[in-house]
Amino acid sequence: MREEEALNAFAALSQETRLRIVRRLVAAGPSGMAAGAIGEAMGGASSSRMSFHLSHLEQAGLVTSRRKGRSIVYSAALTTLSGLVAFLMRDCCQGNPEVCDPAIAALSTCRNLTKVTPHV
Amino acid sequence: MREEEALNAFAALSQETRLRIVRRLVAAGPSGMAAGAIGEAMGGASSSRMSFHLSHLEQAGLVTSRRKGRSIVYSAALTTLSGLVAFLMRDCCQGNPEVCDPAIAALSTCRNLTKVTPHV
DNA sequence: CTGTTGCCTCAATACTTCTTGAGTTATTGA
DNA sequence: TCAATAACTCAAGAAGTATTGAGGCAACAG
Repeated sequence: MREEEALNAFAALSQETRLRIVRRLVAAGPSGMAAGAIGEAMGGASSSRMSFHLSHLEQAGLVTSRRKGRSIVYSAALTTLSGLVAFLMRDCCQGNPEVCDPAIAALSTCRNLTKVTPHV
Repeated sequence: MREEEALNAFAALSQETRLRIVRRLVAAGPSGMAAGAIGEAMGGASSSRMSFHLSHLEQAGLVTSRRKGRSIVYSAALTTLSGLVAFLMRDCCQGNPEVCDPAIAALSTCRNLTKVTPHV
């Protein structure tokens, strides 16, 4: 990932509505959500406002879109999110491997959750 | 981590100079760098500009500062960075554990690097 | 105590970004 | 084909953010 891409991604995530959209889509998983459904989940935001933020997120590579009938369905781009993490953390272990551990632990909880309760 | 903290952190990282400062400090490790040295590393930014960005980063919890003689030394706050990652990725494994793997892999390379070449 | 170095603070200006509302395009069902 | 639904586009005003330059406070050496 280049610096410019990272800047766009962080700028996209620095806005309340957009951060909520991304987290909602991360939770929604690969099947994604239609623009209108996202707008409702954001407390009934206007369609132009949604379009503004969703296209901002798409340009930043944080979400992808596909048309499905009259709706346009958005999904989170996990690859970009992990690329962002890698971009930030690169070179963090120079001589001090243990400083990365909190970050690794943070992400691991995500996997452990499903490992601990796999059959719910 | 609360939403508001995450927003501040992302806003802080969405500015070119600040993103570079954080990455530079991540690479510098726990010993950190003096404000003046960071300014030079940024291509000779003015002191007021540095202060503006550094205090912005400190308020966002992304860096910490301590005085050392005449200088003020800044270090990256790895805990906040990893908290940010966790905040974004929380709930990403709902029924699809494999979607988190790219993110985990990204961070792991950081550790593997030192594992592969531990005695350099 | 005086001068110098290192950094922070403040005010003004220029710049960017968000929201709103009206209008447009695409898809579907009758 | 006509009407309805879903979402995008555009322009204007409001709000927030960055840079510059002048000035101030703290630490140290002489």
